[in-house]
Amino acid sequence: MPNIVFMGTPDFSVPILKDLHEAHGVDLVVSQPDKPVGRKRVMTPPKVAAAAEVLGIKVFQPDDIKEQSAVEVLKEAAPDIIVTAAYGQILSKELLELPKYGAINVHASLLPKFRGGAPIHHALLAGEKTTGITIMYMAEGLDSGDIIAQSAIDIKDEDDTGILHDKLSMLGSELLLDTLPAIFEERNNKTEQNHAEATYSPNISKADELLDFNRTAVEVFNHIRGLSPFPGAYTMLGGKRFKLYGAKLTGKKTNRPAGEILTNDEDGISVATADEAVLITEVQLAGKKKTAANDFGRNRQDLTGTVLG
RNA sequence: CGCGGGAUGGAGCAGUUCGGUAGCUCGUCGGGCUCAUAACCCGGAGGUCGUUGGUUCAAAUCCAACUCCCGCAA
Repeated sequence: MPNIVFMGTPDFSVPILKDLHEAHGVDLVVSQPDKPVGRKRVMTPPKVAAAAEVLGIKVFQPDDIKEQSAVEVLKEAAPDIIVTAAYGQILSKELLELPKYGAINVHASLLPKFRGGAPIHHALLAGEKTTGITIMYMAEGLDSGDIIAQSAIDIKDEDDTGILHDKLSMLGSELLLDTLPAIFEERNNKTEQNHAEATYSPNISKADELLDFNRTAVEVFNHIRGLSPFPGAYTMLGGKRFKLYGAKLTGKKTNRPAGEILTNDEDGISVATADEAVLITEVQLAGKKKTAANDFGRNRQDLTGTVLG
């Protein structure tokens, strides 16, 4: 039984940890330190650390994995392989070379596209039709190591980041379990990435969340679903932040000013973009709960004609 | 003590300034109209107004404390 160290932090990594532990047994979980969460700033462990507790696996949460004291802990654990999935820290070369089977990573895109921290969001924002999972060796560059295996998945119109996240998490878990035996027998593939085709997907910033209705309907649609359910694309309504969490394409041409609310009925709220109307289906006004757009519009008949932004 | 919004039938809201029979839209149930309908008309059920205490003849409304939800910030 190889000695396995797993490194991960958010939701995405949890199913992978669980399946890996069930199949091969995980000896040590490394996760980010606890962080204060929400208005009350309650110190909360990352999802992976919490899951590891439940599974009865030892958890290590160093502030900086590159520090000598942290490296010593990893050496002590003497892993035969390090498996990471959305861990959130860069491993030093010393760590990468520590396990005899190497250090591998489960990444939520088809590398070399969408290297970096937010591959799922960016695949949707870019209007991609397919994405997938890559299992690769970790190298010193960001998500630049040799590819061991890939599995693709179609992006459907009804997918948003939340749905795609869950699908990719499961797909990543499957692909990892399918690939590990070959790695342990040292007969796995190892293909260098085409670095010239690399694109990057940095974490979403505040500026990325602001909607621009002057773009096309498809772009607005991708923007909304690419940031749903987190962190949410927003515009302004009556001086308040107005988040849009769900949208559909209508295919209806419009020449009204971008951002104008065209209809407000049982189907939702439709808004003009540069070319076509987009139907908004789920919204949240600052200070209110997330609600279906038709409920939100029910007592606001004056919404029609209002311009968002 | 980081800033701010909110809690009222099943859903979404008004009413709170200035205390005096709890209201609107939707849904739901029953009836009517109709070839028919998510349309239209008539009627009904459904609410400890977040909790506790205070002021008052009288509190959704004023005062105090608390609980929960949410946006921002971190």
